[in-house]
Amino acid sequence: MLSFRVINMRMDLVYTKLLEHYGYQGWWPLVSMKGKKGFDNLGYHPNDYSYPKTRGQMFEIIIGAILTQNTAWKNVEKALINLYTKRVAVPEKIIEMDFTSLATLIRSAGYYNQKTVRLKTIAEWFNSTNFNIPTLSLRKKLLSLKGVGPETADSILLYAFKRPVFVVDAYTLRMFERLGFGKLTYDSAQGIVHKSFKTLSDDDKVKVFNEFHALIVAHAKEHCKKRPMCEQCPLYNLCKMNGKR
DNA sequence: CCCCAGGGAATTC
DNA sequence: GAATTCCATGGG
Repeated sequence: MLSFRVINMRMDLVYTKLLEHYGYQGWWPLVSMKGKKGFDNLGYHPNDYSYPKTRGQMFEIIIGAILTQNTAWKNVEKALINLYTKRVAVPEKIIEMDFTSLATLIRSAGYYNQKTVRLKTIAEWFNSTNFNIPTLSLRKKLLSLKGVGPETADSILLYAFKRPVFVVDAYTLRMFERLGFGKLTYDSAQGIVHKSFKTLSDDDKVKVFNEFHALIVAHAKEHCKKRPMCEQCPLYNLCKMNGKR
């Protein structure tokens, strides 16, 4: 007998449930907005998708995306604050600064030798590229940079350039697999989400993908951890695990 | 496809 | 206080 599983997950329902439970996440947090009125002191801006507003904020998101590779955001924040304190959070300074000084400033973000190279590479790219090209072309250019893989490229596309691209990460794969999708790859997981929201306008996709990714991170930290905490899980009724294990 | 190095800091033992 | 955990990317 043929055994198969059909999953017809309402991805919009997953999104809605997460949003109801965790609320607006306010990504991408901008350290440079610290203390500005109307925002809390971490630079979050819940349910306001109008950022980045300046080229400087755009660049902050890009270097943040590099620095947060394989690293908790808290450690990245320290590195970003160091860069702002020393007034070098701009592409020109990143490019001309000597290797060791830059590496020292970003030490808290880990992998500082690799990330120093990557920051210099992307700063050069940022200052010599016309971003006004189709999303897929821009994505290819980003992926061609050494140290920029799919997650970093898509984070930059979505959060810095406001392109309608969903960001997949390890949390996304873990959560989707538990929900009942089979083994997933980066591209298959992204495809599922893109397909699920294909009727939205590009502007709405940017908002939903922004929030959805941030909500998945929140959910993976609170409930869908490596060792899952299924009690009180907002997705309990949708999930294939359904509390087991 | 798998495995490992890269690094610091939070979490858990 | 020491061991374990977290995790993107690239290269073998």
